[in-house]
This record gives sequence, C-alpha cells and structure tokens, in this order.
Amino acid sequence: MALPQKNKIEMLRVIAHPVRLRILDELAKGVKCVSDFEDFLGISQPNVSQHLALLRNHRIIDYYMDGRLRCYFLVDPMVPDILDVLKKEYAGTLPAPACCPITKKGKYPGDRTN
Amino acid sequence: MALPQKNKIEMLRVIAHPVRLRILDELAKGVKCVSDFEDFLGISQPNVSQHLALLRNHRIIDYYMDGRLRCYFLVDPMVPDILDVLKKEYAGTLPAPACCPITKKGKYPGDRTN
DNA sequence: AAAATATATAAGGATATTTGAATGTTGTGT
DNA sequence: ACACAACATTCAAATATCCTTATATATTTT
Repeated sequence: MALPQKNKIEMLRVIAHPVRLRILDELAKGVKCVSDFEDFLGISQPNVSQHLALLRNHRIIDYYMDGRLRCYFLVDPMVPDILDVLKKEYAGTLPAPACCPITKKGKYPGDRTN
Repeated sequence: MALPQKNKIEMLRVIAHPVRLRILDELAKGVKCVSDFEDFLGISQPNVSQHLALLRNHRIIDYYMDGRLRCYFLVDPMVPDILDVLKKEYAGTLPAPACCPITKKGKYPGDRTN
C-alpha cells in the first residue's frame, strides 16, 4: 500500500499522545476499566473518559459492559505494531546517503542542477 | 524497553502529520531538496521549509549542501519502521478479549468488583 | 425509590499547531 | 559588486488540542 491513507495517518495522530499511548500500552496487555486508568495514569476521570472517547471514535478501542464498569479493549491491529516500534531499541542512525560522504559534501542526484 | 520514552513519543507526534509523512516517505526513497518537495507536495516553499525545520530540530532528518541546494535525507531509523506499519495491510480487527464473547457481555477480570 | 458508583458529555479557557505573508540569508554566476 | 536562485526565518492569524470544572446518564445497592 502507498501513502497517504488518510485514515491511518489520522489514527497515528490520535495514537501519538503520551497519555493515550500509556492507555493503549495497558490495553495491549488486557482489558481495563476507566477507574483503573484513573488510578494508573493519575489524571482526572473526565480526562480519562475524553481520551477513551477519542480512541473509541476512531475505532481504535471498544468496550463491553460489566455491571457499571466499562471494560475497554483494543480493536485496531495497527496499535501493537506501533507499540513494538516505539519499544524497539535503535543503535545509531540510518546510513548516510551514498552521495553524501562523512564530510556532508556531495552532489545532488536529482534533475535539478545548480 | 518500556513506555513512556518521552523522546520517541515526541518524535511520533512530529511524524504523525500528512505533509511530513509524505516528506518522510519520499526521503525513505532517497535524497531530495526543498524545491523538489515544493513541486511534489504542491505547497508553498516557506511551508515546506517549516516542516523540514521541525523534522530537523527533532533530529529526524538532516541535510548536506550541494551548491545552493539543501539535500535532505533521513537519519532517524524509527521512521522506516513507522512507514512500514502505515503501509501494512491489516485484515479485520484484533481478537476480542477472552472475557468478552461476541455478545459483548462478560465479567471484568480486574480487582475492581461491582 | 433514593443514594451511591462508574462513567460520559458539555462548556470554557489556556496553550499549541498550522499556515500564509513578508522578509532575511547564503551561495552562484556574471 | 550585483543580481538571482534556493532556502530559512519571523510574525501574525486561524484553528485545533488539551485539560479543568460542572453537569448529566446509567447501573447497582440499599
């Protein structure tokens, strides 16, 4: 598949938030309810609900009810992959392009001449 | 490694933008200069430069000079992995949690009782 | 039925992001 | 030295995001 893919980019934007990532990382381990997150994250209940609502509106998570608890769980299969990438340890940077030696001087490979 | 990892989350936030993702997807293929992006993206030169500056400030990309051209290239090794995830085709959703049958009814597995 | 619990929603202001317009900088050719 | 080309930076305005406070809803307990 090629970029853009508006939906996935939009999802990535929603995912890319410190609180929501912690929520998703927890949900990757199992079902959790709102009050659990309130304790775990140390933020207000309305704020937890707002983050959950945002994730839910983007079909990233869903929930089922158990009594008055809302048990949230992951549905978007992209999330675990994103979490894996975030947790991966990278050594150093990408190799510099062929046209750019260590000196950072070189010729531009494109059409555009100087 | 475990979450949070402030730096990587911050990077993900910077990456998660439609224009910047197109820039990064192009850079994953090879070196490109500002005017190339101006043509390719169809946005103003200052705006291209602003996005490039943001990516540069976060050490996601770098450049070398060839005459008056700035030849940009990728340095952050996380970027190709994120692009791979975005391009991956996913079939359906994650399996529902064990405690949540198709009926979306079930018992909450946590401590918190009802 | 009333109270309590678990959660959602709404409204508001503060802060951050995004972009356009104008201007500055630097390297190149003449 | 001058003009131009390629690009960066600054500023301001529009917009979006984020969190707090207040209030509403639904379910269970008493």
